[in-house]
Amino acid sequence: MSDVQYAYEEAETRTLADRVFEQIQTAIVKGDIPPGSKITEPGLAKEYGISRGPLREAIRRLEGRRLIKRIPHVGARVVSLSFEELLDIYDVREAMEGMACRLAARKMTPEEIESLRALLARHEETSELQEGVAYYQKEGDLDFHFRIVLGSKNEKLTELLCGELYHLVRMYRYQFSASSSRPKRAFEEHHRIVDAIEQRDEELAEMLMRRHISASRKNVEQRLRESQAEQP
Amino acid sequence: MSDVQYAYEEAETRTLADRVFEQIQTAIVKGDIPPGSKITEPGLAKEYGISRGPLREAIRRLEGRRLIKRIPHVGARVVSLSFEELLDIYDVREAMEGMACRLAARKMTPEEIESLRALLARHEETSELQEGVAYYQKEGDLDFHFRIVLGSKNEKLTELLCGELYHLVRMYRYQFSASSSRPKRAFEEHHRIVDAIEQRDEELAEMLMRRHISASRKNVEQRLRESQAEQP
DNA sequence: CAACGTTAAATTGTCGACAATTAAATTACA
DNA sequence: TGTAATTTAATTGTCGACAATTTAACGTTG
Repeated sequence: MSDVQYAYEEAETRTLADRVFEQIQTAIVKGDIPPGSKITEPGLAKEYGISRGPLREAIRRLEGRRLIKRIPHVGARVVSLSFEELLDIYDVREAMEGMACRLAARKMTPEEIESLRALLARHEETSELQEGVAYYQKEGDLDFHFRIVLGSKNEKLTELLCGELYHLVRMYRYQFSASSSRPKRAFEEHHRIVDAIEQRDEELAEMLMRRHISASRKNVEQRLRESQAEQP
Repeated sequence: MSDVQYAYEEAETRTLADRVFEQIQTAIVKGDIPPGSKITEPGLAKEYGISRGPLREAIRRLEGRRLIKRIPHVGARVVSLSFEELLDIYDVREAMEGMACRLAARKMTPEEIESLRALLARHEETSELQEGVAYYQKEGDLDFHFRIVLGSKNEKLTELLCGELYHLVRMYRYQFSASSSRPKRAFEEHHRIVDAIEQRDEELAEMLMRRHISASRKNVEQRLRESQAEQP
């Protein structure tokens, strides 16, 4: 039996609850189920063509991941981040990704670093072709951060960032399509970060990443304050 | 109706799944259900006197919190951290608690700082009375860290640390009762951290906390290597 | 006696039904 | 006409039963 078939079977063997878990998670992240909206069990069960049993298990798993908040006997809602919570996430990211970058400078292989460089080059290309729009940034920027986190070779760090925080980040990027609005500077910062990693300068790598995220935080803070001033 | 009654009713209104979720979580943290052990649904359902439905929901929630790992059609097991993963957690803590301490220096109220001082004083007392044993340290040390995290006033940071990482830390402290083995120095470090917070010196506060956790990491790393050398 | 294949038992996954609670709608009343 | 109370409907919580899969126990065979 080939690996392909085995992979296929493994995919088919997954539980209904597991599949629905991912489907709902994706729907939440993409905004198909917007923040704050109610999760009605009969509705979703019908939509996904399953019974309420597995659906409830999926919901409980999402609750554990903090993508959903549940009130007993009332129901579940998709989390809706406040202004402050959104900014809070940036402080957490600054801390964790700073550490990730430090560890990446220590542990990334030359091949991984090279591949990271290639990623930046591709982004630059795309940006020159369709400047301004910067759809790539939505996922592209996260791709960059994603790889550095993986480069840290720290499983817990990866779990928390990729399996929990990034979902929230992506969710709110989709929602009010907040591309960073400072693409050129962000690019330069990305390059300098890779430089530091390549030189194995842990101290500098962490510091640059922290600055990068801190600047990004200031950026969204300002934009949020503006949009809040418009309609209070 | 009094507040008390309302609180009581609210407690009673909680779902079976919610209560069992907490019970199992506590059992795991305290080591009653040791790491790596299997979670058998019929067994636990009988033990807690409920049916498999709510139990499965509790398990899925624990899975979301990463306290349990599940394999489809095979079953669930309590997570068992490897040597590396245990050390990984310290790097994550260094990053996040460092940030928490920085924020605490910015946001803690004078009353909270005073209360933190009082906590340290109580610990010192207890330590003088029954030195060496240091049971207090298990929870006492975490109490200290706990309060600083809360003092950061950052909800996400608090969720991740208190709702996810600390469970794992406590779990493994219980398991091989790893009291820090450097109680005196740890105390001094705690005091200096509070000093920095009181002086609103964010920079210093973060740095001291990072050093404190980094030293603690080195400590357990050494102890782990020793115990690993004994029985390989 | 060890290794393999087959059968039996136990465990997990899924469903539908019923009870309990909350939200909505209708009616009664000021 | 607007508000309060009661009834109705809808949703959530819980259970037991059955199907699917895995684990074990058993006997067979080289």
